[in-house]
Amino acid sequence: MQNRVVILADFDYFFAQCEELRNPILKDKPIVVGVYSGRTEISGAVSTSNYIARKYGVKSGMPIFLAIRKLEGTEAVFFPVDHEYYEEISDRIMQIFRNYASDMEQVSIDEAYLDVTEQVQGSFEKAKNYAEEIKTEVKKQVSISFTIGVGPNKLVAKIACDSQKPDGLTIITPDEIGCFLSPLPVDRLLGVGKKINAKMDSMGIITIDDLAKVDIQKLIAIFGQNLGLYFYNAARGIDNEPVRESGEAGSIGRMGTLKEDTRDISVIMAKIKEQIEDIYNEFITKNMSFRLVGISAVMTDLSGKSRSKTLDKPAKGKETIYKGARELFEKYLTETERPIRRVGVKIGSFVKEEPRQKQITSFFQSS
DNA sequence: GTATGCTTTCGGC
DNA sequence: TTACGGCCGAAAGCATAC
Repeated sequence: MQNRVVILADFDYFFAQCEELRNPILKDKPIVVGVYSGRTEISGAVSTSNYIARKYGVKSGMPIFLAIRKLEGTEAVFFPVDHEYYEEISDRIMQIFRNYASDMEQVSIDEAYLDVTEQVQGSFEKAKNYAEEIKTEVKKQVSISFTIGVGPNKLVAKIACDSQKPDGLTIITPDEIGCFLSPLPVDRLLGVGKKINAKMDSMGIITIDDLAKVDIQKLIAIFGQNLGLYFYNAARGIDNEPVRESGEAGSIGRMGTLKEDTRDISVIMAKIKEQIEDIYNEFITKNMSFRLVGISAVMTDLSGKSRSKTLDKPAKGKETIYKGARELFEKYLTETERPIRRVGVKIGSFVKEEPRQKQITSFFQSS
């Protein structure tokens, strides 16, 4: 079997690049795109910024007031996120990608895997030109730049992509995997979070090379069959996950900031009700049922909590969401005395089956 | 013990 | 002087099943 050739394309500073596209005259100024909560004129957080703004220390997730402070004295421009517009641009690019790949897997609004094995006949030499061709075509049609990582699988393509941004193109051939991965810290691997990183650290495993030196039996003994085997392979750049269009989202949720901090259940539920309307409108198009209702709350000090419950049987009604959310909030309020700043609600664990009409008992009765 | 499912938290974008 | 989003899936922590 020949090599696979997998591309990961990641759009550069996407939201801010979209704003540049809409308003090219701003291209040489710092641009910040943020989510405004509506509490005060400038209350909110930075979603992303262009590289000029980043030079001044602006980072994703930082409070907007801090970004303003860092950009004082510049001609910085601030925008609220316009998700609809970014999605429209993203969709156009994704459509182009589909023409260039046998299989395409959209990971997020600004990221996609492409399996181009057939198109380049398994050749990484050809993949370089091919990747450049895709970049050129997207630039021509949509005027958006992005970074590409190429590897024999998704795992390697992803890490390759991360290694050089923006407008980068990094190709890792099967021969190069060892040298490429060896010196990198283990937490660059999907599946190595803070806890597992700490555990590995205590075992003297710092780099991917360190991980590759641990024998498979030991990995399985420590991390279990699944995870142990996964780490054994990942450290060697082995990953057989196919590139495939991922299905529908696993959950639908909405979150929002309250006008003022509160512990008043009726104020909270008023907000939740609006969010449920929104969730429900999206959910209704799926013709599915949900088995999970969840809430989340962010306290005055910005610490977050969430609660959820799995329903006895799948449901599809708005009322079920409302009742479930109310129950969870009432219970939650008895567990904390702090005021709440933001609230959210979500549904998930979607199932295709209709909610069952018959009880088990009636099945027995009828037979 | 390991696998699995449910729940909460984490973290990337 | 103050001022901090909203999504999602992955990771992690349990409880229970096997």
